[in-house]
Amino acid sequence: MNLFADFRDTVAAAVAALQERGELPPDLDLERISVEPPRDPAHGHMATNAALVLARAARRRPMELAELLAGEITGAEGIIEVRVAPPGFVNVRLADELWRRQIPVVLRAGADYGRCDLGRGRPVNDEYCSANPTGPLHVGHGRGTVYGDALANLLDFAGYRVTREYYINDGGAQIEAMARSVHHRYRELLGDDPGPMPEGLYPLEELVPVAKAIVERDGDRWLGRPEEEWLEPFGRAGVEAMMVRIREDLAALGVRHDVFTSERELIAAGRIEEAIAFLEEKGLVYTGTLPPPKGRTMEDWEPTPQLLFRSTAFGDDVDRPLRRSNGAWTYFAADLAYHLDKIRRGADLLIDVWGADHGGYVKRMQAAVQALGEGRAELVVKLCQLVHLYAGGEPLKMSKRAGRIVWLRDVVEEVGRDVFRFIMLTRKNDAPLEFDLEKVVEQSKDNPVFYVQYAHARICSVFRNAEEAGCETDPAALAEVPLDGLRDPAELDLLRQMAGWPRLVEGAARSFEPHRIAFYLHDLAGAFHALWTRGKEEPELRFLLAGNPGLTAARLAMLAAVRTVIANGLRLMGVTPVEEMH
RNA sequence: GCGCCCGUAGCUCAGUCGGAUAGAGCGUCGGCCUCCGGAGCCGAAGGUCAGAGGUUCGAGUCCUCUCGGGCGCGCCA
Repeated sequence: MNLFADFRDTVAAAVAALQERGELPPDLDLERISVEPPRDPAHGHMATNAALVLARAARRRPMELAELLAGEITGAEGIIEVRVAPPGFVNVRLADELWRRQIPVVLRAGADYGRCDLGRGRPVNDEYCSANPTGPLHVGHGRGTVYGDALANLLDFAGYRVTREYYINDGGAQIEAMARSVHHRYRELLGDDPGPMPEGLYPLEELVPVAKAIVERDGDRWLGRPEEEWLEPFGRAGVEAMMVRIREDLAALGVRHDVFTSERELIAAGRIEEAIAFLEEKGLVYTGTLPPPKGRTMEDWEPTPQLLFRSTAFGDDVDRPLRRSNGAWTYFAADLAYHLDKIRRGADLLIDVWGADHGGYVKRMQAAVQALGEGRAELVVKLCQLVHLYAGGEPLKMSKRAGRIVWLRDVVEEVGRDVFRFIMLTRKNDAPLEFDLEKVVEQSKDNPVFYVQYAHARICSVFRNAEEAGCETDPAALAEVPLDGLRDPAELDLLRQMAGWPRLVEGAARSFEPHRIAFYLHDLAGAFHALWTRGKEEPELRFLLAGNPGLTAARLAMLAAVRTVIANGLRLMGVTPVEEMH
């Protein structure tokens, strides 16, 4: 199924054979053996460092060992040349036939080509987006959302059991601020002039309809009433309305979470007390006084005894407060309950996708998961760096205070879901990303998504023509077609790139880096475009050859396979493999 | 002051659990449309991989330090 995995098996078999003959000691660590395509094609199709890695343990010179391995590998099926290169690489050239044979493999697997069992069904909880329900998603939220969603697709494809999760932060002070903001709007609507929106509240227009709905339902009964009466219902109305809006924003991006967990409900169900009791039993909770924060002058600093979690026992810098001085639980305390909840629901790999500004929170949360999961659960935090917005090359500063917020949905509607998602995945998550609204709207060739989609559309176009010419176009039938005619270097290069897809999936999943798909597809599309253009200069390289139905069928099989891989990659990214460009 | 992230071509960035002569797009310069879709292709120029040590057969990749940039640093989330 996977040529790279096959070659790894060949190497492993060679090592085993040498062990059998006493040329190599038993009990070798084979982990570090890698199998990869060499950067320089002159070195062949596959290379292994096995001799270099094993030399020390085997107490032999790498080149000598490489020769031995080469001897074992020589003659293995499909390998037409084995060479040893200093300082001890074994390079291998594969028969063209082996690459061609990937075509029916792809065609039979179809949408499953590249699927693997890296995850072995391991349950993973992927939490992403989780924006505060105090307003719609803005464009900055889009990055982590797309990243988390594509990662979920990728991990699912790699054999994990993925739960896509959204944590609703509906329990804290920011909800009270929103409640007051809604009440402010409520007073405005009823003509009870409250003046300008006070500092610290949310001047969002999106809260006006929330207030309006309350007026329609309850009239003026909350007017002049004390805050403790309306604070909760107003906050709840705000959260509900904003979550409706956020779900719309997510839908516009093509994102669907499996589980929405409410912080408020966790608190109401006493889950914080449960989590803390759990930690208390392990002696990880105590009352103490923290030292003042360093490097920042705090005028109102007073040493206060607080309930603390002993996160330093797990590598954190200081222990972390669980209760505020007013007795309320901290956000961290709720997060303990939440992560314990995720663990109890069965996940042993937790992924949190956060903005880069939460970097300071990573250590304590990992400490918490270690403690709560008793070492069985692992937390991976992926921080997404900022999106730098530009408009025609000019930096665009978002400012909540000035109301200059670029809403995610507006951008998605303007540039399209596909463009937005693809661009968000053209950087690794921990590097900042530049996003130019105008360039992206221009849909110019600066936009790699079109390059890839164009390749897919071109293949579809060939198939439309083939259909008209009466050629066989059914993938199942094309999987049976003789492929010997595919022998041009450009064709074989395309097939080699295509055959790298399963390996790419594994690597991307292993490192939680869906952006690798974007770069892979760009390269694959490039190999295809190059071949296409060759056909313009050399008519015998065209895909549809009126006088040669056999070769035409072989080429259609190749194209169908490439199309399948492009479509599979785009699907993981959540981008549509379009059949036509407009 | 401390912690985390980043520093690769003029610009924006890739670089496979360390692998051989470091790649792509954009920009610049020069070519390719009677013909399956030119939103494409081919070529050229462009690099002390921030700097210095270290580990290794081998370092852009791992470790230490320095410099530069970003984010964060009780009772906000």
